[in-house]
Amino acid sequence: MTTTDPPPLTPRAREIADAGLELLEAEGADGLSMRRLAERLGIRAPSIYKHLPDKEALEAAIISRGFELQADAVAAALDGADDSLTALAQAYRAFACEHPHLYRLMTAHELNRALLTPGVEQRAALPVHEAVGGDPDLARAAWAFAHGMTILELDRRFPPDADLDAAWQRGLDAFRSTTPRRVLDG
Amino acid sequence: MTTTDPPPLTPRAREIADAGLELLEAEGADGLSMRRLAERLGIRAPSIYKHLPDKEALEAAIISRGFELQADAVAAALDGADDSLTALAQAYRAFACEHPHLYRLMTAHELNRALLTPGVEQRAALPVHEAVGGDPDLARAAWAFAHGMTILELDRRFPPDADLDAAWQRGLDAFRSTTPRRVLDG
DNA sequence: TGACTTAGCTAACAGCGTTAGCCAGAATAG
DNA sequence: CTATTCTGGCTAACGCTGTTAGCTAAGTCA
Repeated sequence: MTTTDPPPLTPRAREIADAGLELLEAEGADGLSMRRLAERLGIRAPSIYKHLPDKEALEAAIISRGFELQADAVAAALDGADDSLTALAQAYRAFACEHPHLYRLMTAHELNRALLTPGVEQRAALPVHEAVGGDPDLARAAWAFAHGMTILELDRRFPPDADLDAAWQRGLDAFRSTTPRRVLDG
Repeated sequence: MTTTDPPPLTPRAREIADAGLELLEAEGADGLSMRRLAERLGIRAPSIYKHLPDKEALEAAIISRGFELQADAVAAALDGADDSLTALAQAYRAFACEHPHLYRLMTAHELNRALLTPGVEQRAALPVHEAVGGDPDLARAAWAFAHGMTILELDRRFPPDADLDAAWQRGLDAFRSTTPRRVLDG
């Protein structure tokens, strides 16, 4: 990693980011404005800039927190599960459905990784790699499937009568029936 | 369909939407503002509202055009292809890479279907259903995989060194090795 | 005590989508 | 041919956005 890590958040910056996460979850991305966040904190919008350089940094702080929450939720679901792929998928989907605005903020844009808490994205991605047996190409394909199912559900892009449980099942079966490449090679 | 179709665009509204598509492709979603679009047309922003009710309708017109372009591109790629699933995937990905801002506008939000040109979304989705043998659950899973791969690539969410061709291949292989449910049932 | 830092403030700027209201010219009705 | 209506521009303005500049009261520390 050649880029330098972002400076860790001050306690006050953490408070602001936590309030921003609350505001985001309560009102969605449109509700997350600097003025509305300031109002929630009992201060005025320009004062936020004493603690965070701009809105992108605020969002990065919220996103970093989101990755932590996601990794925790997935780890808890995986703990003692017999079918790790199914447990992982259910936990991934459940997290997104419980935090739709946060999930969208985490995934639906380009992401300046230099602003993220170091390592937090990798930790959230690790279980997918493990669940498919270590093949990175297969892991990326499975992640793409899971993200696609999730974001299309959140954005209501499937027909209203679509059986999403069945679609998840069909997709997971497909990935299960594929042998990881390292097994073929070794 | 209980909702009424949107009124078809007047010729002038079509011109404005076409200019909007050009502006979007040239400058991205942030560049697509009513004022900048008006400037490109040699008029002032409020005049646009004589032809389109609001920005959402403008975007819906652009999105409808996008679905037509996508359906045409996919149909052309599928014409005479021996491996339809691979051809479909390549065409889907190529369209998105050639029109990244348009693809994002088409997919990355909730979508008020009542504003779309009727049937245009269904036509774009049809080839996926055919390519997987008619199983709607499997088609949705395959679409989710394709969209996930595509949007994560556009948003640079994969590691820079990731072999996306290989990931696509692994995913397509997975879906190919799964038998459509109607075959199991029938 | 004096200097410096912290963390708030107001005022303001440019940009956004959008609305109200005005007006010139074209089309249409009597 | 005239009178009316419709079309499609316009300017001005409103409330919202992120952000900057500059001021100030309070706290910290040599």
